[in-house]
Amino acid sequence: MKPKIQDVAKVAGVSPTTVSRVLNDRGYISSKTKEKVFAAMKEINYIPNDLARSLYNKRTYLIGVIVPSTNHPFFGELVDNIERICNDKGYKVLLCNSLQEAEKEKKYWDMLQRNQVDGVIVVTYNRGLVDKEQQFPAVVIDHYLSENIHVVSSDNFQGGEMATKELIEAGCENIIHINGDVNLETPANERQYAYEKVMHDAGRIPLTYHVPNVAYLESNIDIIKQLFKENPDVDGIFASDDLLAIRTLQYAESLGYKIPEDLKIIGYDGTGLIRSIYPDLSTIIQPTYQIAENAVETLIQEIDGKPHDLKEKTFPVSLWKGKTTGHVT
Amino acid sequence: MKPKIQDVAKVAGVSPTTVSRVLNDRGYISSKTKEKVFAAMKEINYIPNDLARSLYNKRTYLIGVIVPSTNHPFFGELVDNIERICNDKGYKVLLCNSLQEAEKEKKYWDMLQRNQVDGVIVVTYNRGLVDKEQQFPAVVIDHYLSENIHVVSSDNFQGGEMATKELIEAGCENIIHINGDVNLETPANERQYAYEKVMHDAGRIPLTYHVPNVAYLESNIDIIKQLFKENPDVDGIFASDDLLAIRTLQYAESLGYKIPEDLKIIGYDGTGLIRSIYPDLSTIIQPTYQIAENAVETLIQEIDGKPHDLKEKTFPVSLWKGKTTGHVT
DNA sequence: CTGAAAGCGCTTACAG
DNA sequence: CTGAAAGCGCTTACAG
Repeated sequence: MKPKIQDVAKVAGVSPTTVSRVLNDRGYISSKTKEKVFAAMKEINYIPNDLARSLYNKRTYLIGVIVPSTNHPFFGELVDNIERICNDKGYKVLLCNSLQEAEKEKKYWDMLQRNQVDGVIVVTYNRGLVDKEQQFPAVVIDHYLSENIHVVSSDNFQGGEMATKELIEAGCENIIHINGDVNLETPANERQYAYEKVMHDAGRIPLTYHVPNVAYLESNIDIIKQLFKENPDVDGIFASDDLLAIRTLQYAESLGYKIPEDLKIIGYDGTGLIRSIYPDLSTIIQPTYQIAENAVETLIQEIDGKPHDLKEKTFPVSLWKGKTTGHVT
Repeated sequence: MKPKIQDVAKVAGVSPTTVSRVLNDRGYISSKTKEKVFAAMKEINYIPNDLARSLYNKRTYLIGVIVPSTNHPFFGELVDNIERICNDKGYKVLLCNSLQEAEKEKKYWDMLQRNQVDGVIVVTYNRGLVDKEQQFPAVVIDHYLSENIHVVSSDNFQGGEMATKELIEAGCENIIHINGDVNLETPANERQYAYEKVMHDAGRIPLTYHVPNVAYLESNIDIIKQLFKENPDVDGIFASDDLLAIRTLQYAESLGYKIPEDLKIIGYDGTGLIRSIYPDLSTIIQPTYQIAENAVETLIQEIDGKPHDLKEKTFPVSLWKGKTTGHVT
């Protein structure tokens, strides 16, 4: 059996109350007693049971993180940052890969409630997850979920503008946008609106192709093929995800397009991973660290019952100028 | 206040015991009672507290996963698989990104113990993590930790052999190996041994360069530069990580080497992500799904106290033939 | 088929 | 400065 606080008490010759006090550094305890208790804990190799603590304190220091998948550069980087920041602040992360499936998300949500997590960070684009009565502190990244929930994101409209302008300035005449599933309320929709606005302002006609699932590249290749078939004269593409941009670039090259001479391409996300292995790809960089930091900090404030004025926080994005839009690196 | 089992009992007009029985589907209960209880649970929106349950049952269905970082294609893919498989089997994942720091790993290990996780899956290359007396079920991926701990990995020796032979068969004369930190006991060491054996068998002299940290590309560029400076006639490189391979390839190209004409390169890991955005890169594919599956299943067997004969499980790797070793795709 | 009681391991008023 | 008692929310023998 694992030793418990009673065992420590017995060995140290004090009461469980005292051991608990030493453990929590609470109230006045003579230094001799403290030493005795510490010695006893060491002797029998005592490890506190956080389950019992949490049950009493109604506080688990557990944060649920729901993301589509860690196996994607953007979410991988985001989760990495979230976990690191949580850990620094004494919180633990319960990881939930929802695969973008609404049903799975609901199951995870229930599970997190049963496990008494202190709060949840959600990165998902399905509707109707958080409309339940029984609620707890939650923060959402990149997506408006419900009135009472703080949402943090980077400036997707600004990103869409930047990307489109970058292509225009690079001299592109026929700029096409590739976006994800139009039915999901992803932040990429904002990027599309920005693209359309910039195009209109420049007196051009916007054209967007939608791929079924940004994350699963294989299912997208058909749309990419269709795009080139229907628009052989395309000379600028703004893809709302770096992986999609890379896939498009490769297909274009296989058709004989020279990048950036015949066709310029810009992606989105600009994770450290992609920038380091694909430095040539122009892209819009999302500040994942800042997003993660704000999400965690706001959530903790909410957990602590501290008021945080902001219901929404948006961070600026930045442009990574690569060869694929004609820059020399 | 959140409703508890007592509240349900009151509303349903039964005892807490009965509610608990209904909840756990245990013992005989009349169907009318069941219905009353379910109705009451729904009415007051009851959600069971798994903390209390776990405290009593001494079983949390929580699995700790310690990895260097989710922000790396190989670990990202691995964690993704582990989480998915755990979830399918009713387990939850407590994520720990250790950043390869021994001290952080120890802290995480303690935290996991305090949180009463049922078991741990460790992917780390530091020594001396699990020598503590107070132990619980654990499985290690890719690294021998201690006598009693099951280790699952893919065949790193086979991978090293395959990679080296691939370069030899492609006609390379001067084959150099790039590996990670020689002080960490990573599985990559096996790959190096295999490389050395194949080289010796072919009557050649092996030469290995070590980069400080495979995961952080920036810190590696100096070593790569040195390699090319000291061996301008290199015509084959086996890098023990795809990111490293890609970085090396890019640097070589910047020096004017044509790939694969002047220089052939093969990487390692072969994650779905890298294969889809860098299909040209020859690499050794590790079966991350199988590794994850075996790790989770073995761990659960251990948790359940079922005997599992194997102390070690090794899965075969496979070769991805890309343009960087001269294949036409 | 159902309930009262004790206990999982910890903590915190309340006394002293 | 220290201890006995009650309670966090649940479950399981033990009776009936």
